Amino acid sequence: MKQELLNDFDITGFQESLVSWFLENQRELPWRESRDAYRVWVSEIMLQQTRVETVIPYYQAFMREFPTAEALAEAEEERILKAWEGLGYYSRVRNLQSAVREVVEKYQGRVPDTRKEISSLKGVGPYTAGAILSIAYGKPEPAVDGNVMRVLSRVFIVEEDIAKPATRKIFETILYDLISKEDPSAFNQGLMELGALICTPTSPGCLLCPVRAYCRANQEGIQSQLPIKSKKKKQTMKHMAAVVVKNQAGEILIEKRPEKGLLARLWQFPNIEVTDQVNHQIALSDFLEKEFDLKIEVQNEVQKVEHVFSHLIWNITVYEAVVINETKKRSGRTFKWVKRNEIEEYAFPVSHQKIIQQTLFVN
DNA sequence: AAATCGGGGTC
DNA sequence: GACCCAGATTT
Repeated sequence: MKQELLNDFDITGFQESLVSWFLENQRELPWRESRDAYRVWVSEIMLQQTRVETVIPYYQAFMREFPTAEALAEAEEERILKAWEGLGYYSRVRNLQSAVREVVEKYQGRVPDTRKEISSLKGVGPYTAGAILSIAYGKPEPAVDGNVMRVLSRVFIVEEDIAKPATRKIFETILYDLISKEDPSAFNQGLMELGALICTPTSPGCLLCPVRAYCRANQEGIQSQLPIKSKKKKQTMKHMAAVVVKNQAGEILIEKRPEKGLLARLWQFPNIEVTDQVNHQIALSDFLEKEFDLKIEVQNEVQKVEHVFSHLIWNITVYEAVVINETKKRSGRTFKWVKRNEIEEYAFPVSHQKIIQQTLFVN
């Protein structure tokens, strides 16, 4: 059944204009040097909600360290988290390794080439499945990301809210008819490249657009009013107190974050949530004694860190402390004493990298 | 369907 | 500030 929005639409003309524009104008990017499915896969995971310019150095370093699916499958978790440090959405790399291990074991290292199989892999959703299938295997499968929704909402004047999950399916339905069957890879990448370079969120460059003649929003002069996207609610503030504890040997106490949730399994300095009422030094001292069996003397505040996440804001007050007495009881927490020059071996969230910089490497 | 999950660039 | 980014998973 043909999508109604495609009535009276020159599908072939659109395909040819878009594909030829892409082949002529595409950027040179490291993941475009090969169609190896593993390399395409890694790039697509890194590019989720992350800008091309940000990804490039991470991608190059990642491929040097983990050049094959087998290499990534055998890597230690500490190493993959360190390779991802600063990129954000850290479950991406843990899911990627888990999925790569499944590919090595179940598919003999060969990334599957059907939507059903590839979609069953951890971290591979509708977009990434379509991207790998089209780019690595040349299959005519839609790959709908933010760029594609913006471009197609303008070309076809789709006024559904692109913030709603259901809206993505509208574009997938269009694309099964619209996608080039001759070069699905160039077509999908062309849509995204167009969104990145020409059909930008604000002030799209319609005068330079290869598919301007096919764009209904441009014909109506309403391209800047599309797409429709509802606003997300703003972040909630969370006040924290963190402490950099040193022992007599000058080593520093770091703690591994929980297995699940925010910044899972990354390292951090011990910290607690605080309210305006509590004395930070006393609260930290009590916390270290209760959770780490450590008597400490908390000294003066040394730093304030404000860190903005998608859905919350951390306002961290940082203190220094020295160990008074270390007992030998067991603790429920995973922690470690590290030397100053060993700290770079561990993956920290950016919020705590700020603490490392300010507190440990000033002077 | 809404919330969670990072971080940085842009206007 | 608010928005956006080659989104997926959990609730």
